[in-house]
Amino acid sequence: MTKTYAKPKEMSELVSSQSWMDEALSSQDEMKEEDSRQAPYGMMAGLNEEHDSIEEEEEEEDGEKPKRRGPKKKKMTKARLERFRARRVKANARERTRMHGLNDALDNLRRVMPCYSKTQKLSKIETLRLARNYIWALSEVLETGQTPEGKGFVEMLCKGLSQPTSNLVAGCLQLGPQSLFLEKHEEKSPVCDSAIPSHTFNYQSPGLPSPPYGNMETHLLHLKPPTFKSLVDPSFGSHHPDCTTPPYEGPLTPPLSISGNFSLKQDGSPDLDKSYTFMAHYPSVSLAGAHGHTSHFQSTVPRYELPIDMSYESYPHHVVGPQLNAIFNE
DNA sequence: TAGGCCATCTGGTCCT
DNA sequence: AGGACCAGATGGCCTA
Repeated sequence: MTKTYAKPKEMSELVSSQSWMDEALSSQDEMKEEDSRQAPYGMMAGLNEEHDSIEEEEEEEDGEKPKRRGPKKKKMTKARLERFRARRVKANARERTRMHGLNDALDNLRRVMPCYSKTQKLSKIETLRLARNYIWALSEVLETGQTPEGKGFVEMLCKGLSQPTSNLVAGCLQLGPQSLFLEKHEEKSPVCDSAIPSHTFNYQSPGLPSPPYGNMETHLLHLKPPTFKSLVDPSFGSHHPDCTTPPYEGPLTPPLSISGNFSLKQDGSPDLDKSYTFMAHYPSVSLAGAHGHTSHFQSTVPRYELPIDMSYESYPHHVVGPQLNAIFNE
């Protein structure tokens, strides 16, 4: 964010010199329609008490009062007021549309998260946090080729998430609550310690102040499973997000959704030993191009079988990210 | 009832 | 000039 804003003083001066604005605001009592119902934060109230632009106009004619310096206030005619209101109404509509677009994008993001639920929607902030963790976790899996162990992977996903969201993630990934709970980290942040209710299972996301996030490397140091040792090992070099990974400017990586498709034992119960079989939702076009019609992921990461869900439709970009492209094209 | 989350309005700033 | 983006304010809804 490189935007620079005017200093407060400059802003106030700017506001005070903007005669049309307080005129418009001072004429607020004329606004009887829907948009006038909201006159937020004191500014308006303060402005419309004293100044009446029409009075200012009149003061020029009776010579008794000292002449004011600065720009002359223009009379707030009905036409100007209408223009002002029309502009405001238009801007409001644009802003609504913009926010709806933002929310739609957020909804799309929710759908490709490991735990998507129409009934229990992740909040905006939790969606973004989970997305960040998800990208991070998947990147590490791809780059290291290591097997994500069940708990460890969930821990990565849950870093910095609220307790309810962590529970949701753990639940969606069908990780046994007890196993997760009992083998939790010895290293706990004070923040998280204080957040554990005792009456129910709660997956506690380990040691991440939230917000803001701390350094990813320090988070990785909290990871116990040997699977992720490599992630903090400098010899593994440049692949952790906060360090030296060059910014990715290529096409979007398609959503890779772990959707709770665990291997099942013969009795139908989930086999947690073979958990985290990845269910990839790849657009068929890119896959056909890259790998014929096979839907199995066989490459530098042979451990993971990625059955392709051809029914996935919502992702518009028939592209794969560079890492997956490299794998597919081998 | 307090707190979290959200939608909306609004004015300021930047950009085209 | 007008649109996009941003952040503050506000009020409504929901839940613990």
